[in-house]
Amino acid sequence: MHKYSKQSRLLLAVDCIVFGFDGETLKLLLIRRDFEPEKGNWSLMGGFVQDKESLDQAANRILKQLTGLEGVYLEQLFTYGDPDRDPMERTVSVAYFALLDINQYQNQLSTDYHAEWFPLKKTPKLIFDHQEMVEQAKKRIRYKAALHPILFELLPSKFTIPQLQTLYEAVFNATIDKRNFSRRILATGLLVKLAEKDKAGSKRGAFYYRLNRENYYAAFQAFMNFIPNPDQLR
Amino acid sequence: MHKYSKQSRLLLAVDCIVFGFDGETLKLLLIRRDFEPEKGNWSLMGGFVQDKESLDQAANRILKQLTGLEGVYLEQLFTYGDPDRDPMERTVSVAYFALLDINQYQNQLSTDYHAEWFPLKKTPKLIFDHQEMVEQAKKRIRYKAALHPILFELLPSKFTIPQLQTLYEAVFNATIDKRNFSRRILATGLLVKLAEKDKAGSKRGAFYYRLNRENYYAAFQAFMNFIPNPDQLR
DNA sequence: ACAAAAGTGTTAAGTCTACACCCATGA
DNA sequence: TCATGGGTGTAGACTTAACACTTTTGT
Repeated sequence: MHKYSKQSRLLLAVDCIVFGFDGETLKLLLIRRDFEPEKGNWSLMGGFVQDKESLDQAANRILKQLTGLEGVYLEQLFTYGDPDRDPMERTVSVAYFALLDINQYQNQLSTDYHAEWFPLKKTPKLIFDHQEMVEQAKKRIRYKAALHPILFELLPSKFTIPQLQTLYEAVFNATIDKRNFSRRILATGLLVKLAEKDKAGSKRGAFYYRLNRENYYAAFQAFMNFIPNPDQLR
Repeated sequence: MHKYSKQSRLLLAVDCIVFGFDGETLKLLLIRRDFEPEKGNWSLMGGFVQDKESLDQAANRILKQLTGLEGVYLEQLFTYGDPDRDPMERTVSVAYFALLDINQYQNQLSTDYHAEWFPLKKTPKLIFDHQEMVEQAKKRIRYKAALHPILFELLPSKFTIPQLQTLYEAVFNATIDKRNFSRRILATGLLVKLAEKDKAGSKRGAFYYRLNRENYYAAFQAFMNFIPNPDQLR
């Protein structure tokens, strides 16, 4: 089995940073760790990479095992390898982040699992270097969202422009002029207006839109420049 | 030693993708692998992560061991974990990329090591998934260079604006109008004009500039928008 | 004197920002 | 009828892109 005979082997983990949006607030999904060390403390969804699985497969499996979530947007973030990051035994961790619409997945999540959503601004203390992972994921998402339409992964398939704006404002922690926002977002050609209105947010109601999937995949690869003041992006 | 008793451990490698610029051409540093499998074939600078070193430390150590290079810009890129990527034994690899000025480091590199520079457009076939790593590194550098002044890492401490432009054109595989380029680059406030001229490139000679280090570190964190046609950046 | 690269300015088009009012509806 | 959030247009400032000629100097 060990062909590179003199090399030492180590544990490889995957940790998933799961972001969700419920139409109002950006949230982070956490679980209480169920083994030592740090048993019972708040943690990202983590687990060890198995013999014959790729990192992407491991991330998807771990997410499914711990939360029931399947088919969500998942992207590799960064690999953390400080020798002391896990005090029990050296473990290198490949971090992934996930983006999803909380409402769509609330059934999948529900009862069987003990994961909990926390508003991003009110997260508890996390184990090991998980807080650092979260910070880096936030930075990466901002970075990417400034250039790619990645934030649609956080929305339901039907959404309103005010919802979309709320999301952008939450991610960038900024306020955006709604006239400029809607003009720019419509100019991308990514949105298709539906006949139906969302009456939940206001009396008048706001038109629903859906993504134009064709334009979306093309736009995903391209750059965009959504955010007025790039300084906020780091 | 093995506290998480039931988990399997695996080999963790670091591979370094080293980019260099000689004033004219963007190049990639490669070595012939000196152990099986694929012994003798062209490879990135790779090695295994040791017991008590961080990933960054491993990347720096490996780069030094294989090329003598020290103190160069090095950044984590991505982690490759396909179970079959190394046919000998499962090995997950954390890829790093390095940027350096070829001329400055040519002594360090020179005789003792057998690394060779290849023009980026004429690289030989590489082992395993190293070609994929190179492609991803190129993409990442373009991405980052569109927003941050990262390309200065490839230049000597004194450089001319035509050299800088050649570099940007090489990285983005684009041609840029020199009047617009110099206006924009000077507008950043990152360059300090020197009295001396570089007479190598032309009879008239081009003024040398150096980086304004203070502004540089600030600008490094901020976004920029250098490249006229963002579509080329992917 | 000429070839080769450096250096420099202007204009027109396009984009961005700031800003304020009317609309539709449920209570 | 009024309070609430949804929806829309414009003008001025700024930024960008396109473009051509002069300078220097080694041969």
